Amino acid sequence: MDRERRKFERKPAEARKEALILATLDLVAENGVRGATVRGIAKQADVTQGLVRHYFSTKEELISAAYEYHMNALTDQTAASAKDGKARSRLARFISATLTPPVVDARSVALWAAFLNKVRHDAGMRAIHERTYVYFRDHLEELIKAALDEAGQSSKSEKLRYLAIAGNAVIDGLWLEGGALPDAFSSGELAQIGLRSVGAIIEIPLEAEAEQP
Amino acid sequence: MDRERRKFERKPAEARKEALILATLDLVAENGVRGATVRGIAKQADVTQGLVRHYFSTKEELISAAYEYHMNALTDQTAASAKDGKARSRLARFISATLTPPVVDARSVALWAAFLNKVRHDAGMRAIHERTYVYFRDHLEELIKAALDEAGQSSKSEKLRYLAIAGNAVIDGLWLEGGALPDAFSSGELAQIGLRSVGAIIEIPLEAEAEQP
DNA sequence: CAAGTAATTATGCAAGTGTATAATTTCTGT
DNA sequence: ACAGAAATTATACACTTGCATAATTACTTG
Repeated sequence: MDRERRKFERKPAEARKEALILATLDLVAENGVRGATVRGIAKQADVTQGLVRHYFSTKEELISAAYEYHMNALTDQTAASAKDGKARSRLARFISATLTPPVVDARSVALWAAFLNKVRHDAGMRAIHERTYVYFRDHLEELIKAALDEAGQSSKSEKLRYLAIAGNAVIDGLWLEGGALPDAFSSGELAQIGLRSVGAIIEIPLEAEAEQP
Repeated sequence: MDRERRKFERKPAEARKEALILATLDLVAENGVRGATVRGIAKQADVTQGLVRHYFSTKEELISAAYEYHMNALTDQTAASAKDGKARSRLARFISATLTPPVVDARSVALWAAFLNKVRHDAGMRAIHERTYVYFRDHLEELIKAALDEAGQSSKSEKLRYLAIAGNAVIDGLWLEGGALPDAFSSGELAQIGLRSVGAIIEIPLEAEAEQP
């Protein structure tokens, strides 16, 4: 009666690759890069070990792909928030997006930490890092410059450099703490602190600006 | 003629333990916790594998000891800086010490990242973390409160909480960036940025206060 | 100076690792 | 419906891993 079921299903390459990448990110976040074994990844993606190798000819390659995927997801989540509107408002929304879930998230921080070593040693990984990091920081610097100009304040490059570094540091630090101690902050608190702090540093109040376009 | 040399030397237990811990930290910083193999640690400490096991009956135990050793070293390096003097000056020197080598250092950041996963999963490691993290943050909050009182500003607990979180975030963020991108900042620049930023946040200038007691 | 003891080395083992290759199974085009 | 090709599974191998235990060696103490 019971007809023999298919033993597996063939799926489009892109879907399989993405599934493998997501499985990899899960395991890397949980156990680190070395702890994310090929067998573990296969199991997480509900697939046999050989298939991993079929799509990524080496573990290194899979790890790089996963890192790039993750970093792209992160930047996508923030970049979209800072379109249109007054400069001050764009800046505020950018900060707010960066300090709110899903960007603030334990898994993200765990991934960041887990990949750090690889980034330091592997040229390909470092290239991905540079691209996204510089993108983030330049974006922030641009937004700060626009806000200063709009407010009629000076935005000399020397001063701007300091403001971008400092602003970036507050945001990074808050992002880190929010991810590492998820229960230590109430909803919205991180974003509020971020807005107040960056506002104090650049001498432009930002708190009221986060909502409206 | 050539008398047969001793094949090894017996050393006091404490010296051996410390040597093993230092070797462990080297390898963890370089390759992560899983990458720091017992054999590698033994080799780094110029010793055979069996000896590691003789002093630390499990790898877990050695890793914990190394983490505790490292965290203690970090707090020792900062705590000493904030003794005596006016509150504003103590705060400034504390920030300055935290944003200057040897606290700011690529190896430290690498270690922090490498241990993060372990800290999340192991109760013993988490206890060590809580102790040092809370110590640092409470210390900063205390210093900020003293500086506010000294300046005649209000230091209500709600406001103080915000200031401590924000100040801590700037410092963490700068520490992170200084360690991750050692060549991106000139000597003393990080400390200067940290002082200016925290000063802006708490509305008390700190830059001139870093030197004198 | 001899002997005992603790530090240190030497050797071994079972489980897990990445990678390579062969054997199946599913799906598509005709 | 039926090849043929590509996706997927299955199996194997050499190497590393943490841990265990036995064999040496250096130092202390009487």
